[in-house]
Amino acid sequence: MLKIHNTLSRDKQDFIPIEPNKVRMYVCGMTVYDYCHAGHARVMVVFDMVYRWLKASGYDVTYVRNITDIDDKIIKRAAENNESIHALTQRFIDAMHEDERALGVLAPDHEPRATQFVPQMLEMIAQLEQNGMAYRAADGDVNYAVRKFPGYGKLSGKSLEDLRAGERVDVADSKHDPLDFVLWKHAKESEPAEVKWESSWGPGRPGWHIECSAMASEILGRHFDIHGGGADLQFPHHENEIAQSEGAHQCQFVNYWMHNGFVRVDNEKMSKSLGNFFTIREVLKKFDAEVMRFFILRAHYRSPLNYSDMHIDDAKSALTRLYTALKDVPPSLPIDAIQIDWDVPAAKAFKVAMDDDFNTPEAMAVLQGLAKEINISKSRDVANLLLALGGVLGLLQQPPIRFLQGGERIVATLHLTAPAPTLEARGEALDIDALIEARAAAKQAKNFAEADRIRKELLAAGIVLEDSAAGTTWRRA
RNA sequence: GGUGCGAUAGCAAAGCGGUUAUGCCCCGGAUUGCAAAUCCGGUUAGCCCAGUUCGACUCUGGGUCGCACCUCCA
Repeated sequence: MLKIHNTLSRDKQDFIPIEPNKVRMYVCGMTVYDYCHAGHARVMVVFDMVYRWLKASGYDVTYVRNITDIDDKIIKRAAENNESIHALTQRFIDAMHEDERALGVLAPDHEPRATQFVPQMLEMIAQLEQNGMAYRAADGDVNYAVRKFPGYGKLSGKSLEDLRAGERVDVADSKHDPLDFVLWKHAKESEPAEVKWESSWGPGRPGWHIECSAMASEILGRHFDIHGGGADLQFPHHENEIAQSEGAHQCQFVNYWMHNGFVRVDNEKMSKSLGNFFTIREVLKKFDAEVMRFFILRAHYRSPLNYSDMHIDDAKSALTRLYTALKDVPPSLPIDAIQIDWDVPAAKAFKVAMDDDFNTPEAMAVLQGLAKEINISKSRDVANLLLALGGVLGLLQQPPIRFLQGGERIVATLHLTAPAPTLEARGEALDIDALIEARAAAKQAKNFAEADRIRKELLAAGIVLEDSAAGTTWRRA
């Protein structure tokens, strides 16, 4: 039985879907005005893992992850770049999709863009106004009246009093309550036509929070199973989503709220505002994308995750161990042909871990255990299981040799880039196969000094040789 | 100030009221021409103070420290 930590109740609960065998899930995606950073990578990978596990558990899953393509920051950035909103957002949507593909993140079933759902948002705002929960302020904005929603604060565990006590910003006078938030922003002269929509409250554009409420209910219905996002969205974004959706529809919005922990740098949250972020593409220049994915899944999704090159290197070593086992004992079947027998102890342990609020660190330990078993028994059945369970997490799906030898650079003749001080300096290409052959000849002639010299030369270029009965193979250090 | 979360070995990170987490690093051994990989074994734990218990890293209470949210943020 799958248990999920529900932010709403702050404990683990048995997961019971609204409709048997079906799961409807919504995750807050990116605001597309810049490249995604490691923090975004975590949301993508974590909920991709959730999506995969739900499917592996036999559920028919509908996964929606939205794109916010209209927002203050987007307007500002487009103006700075002297670029249209659409050109800017499309550029970063494309970049985001590239990052996701690299990280092994499956496409969600729906990827709605806010700008495509403005009519639904307007409809919802009208419903809220009709229910007496929205009002038109003096400045022309339409606001949500938090006082009118009795459950306000139930997700974040805050009372209106607590929230007001902590109010740290000057409040617009036009709001009835400092915590009221904008549903519809009236258009400003300075803004481009591209961000103005007609409405019964005059031209304007939607507030951020209403976007998700409208997209989620339009695609998944007014009441669905799982809603996810980063921990920072808990308040106010998700709190406001509840207020909007339940205020408009008068029924429960979401059964299970899931929030992933932050990526940190030097023990501080990685964020745009702090400026301490690394974009996904920066990281992928240094590491295989699968290492990044592995690094993220090595921690529990709700724990903080410290980012540093050292920690990613650590993850790389651990993942290398798994791939080494698969290289030495190749699975006998392709992934699609492997039927996982969940009664096998290791598979069972994996399932128990995953069913316990997606305990991927524990599941990873099972994979390491399988690697050891493979190394000892050389069992191809066990290799099949490792490949299959890895696949459930979106891992271990490259040919081992490709991972170990460095991605696309599988060709025997390498034009080395970064880690090749000696050869690089001479601008030479390194013919690994030829050097391995030369070394084999030297070994044959018992010229170990020469053999070792060649090995050292390759090592200096980041190439590790491994001799075995079957011959010599190489991998990247 | 309010609210919430956390503190595990050199590093990272889980479970668990009593039995090896796991990975990386380190040490010894096997193997190897020497290495690498692999295997066998080993060293390093549970912030502090009380309490509950036959027994606590695990439960309870009190500290201390850290982080997050309360403002756009994954």
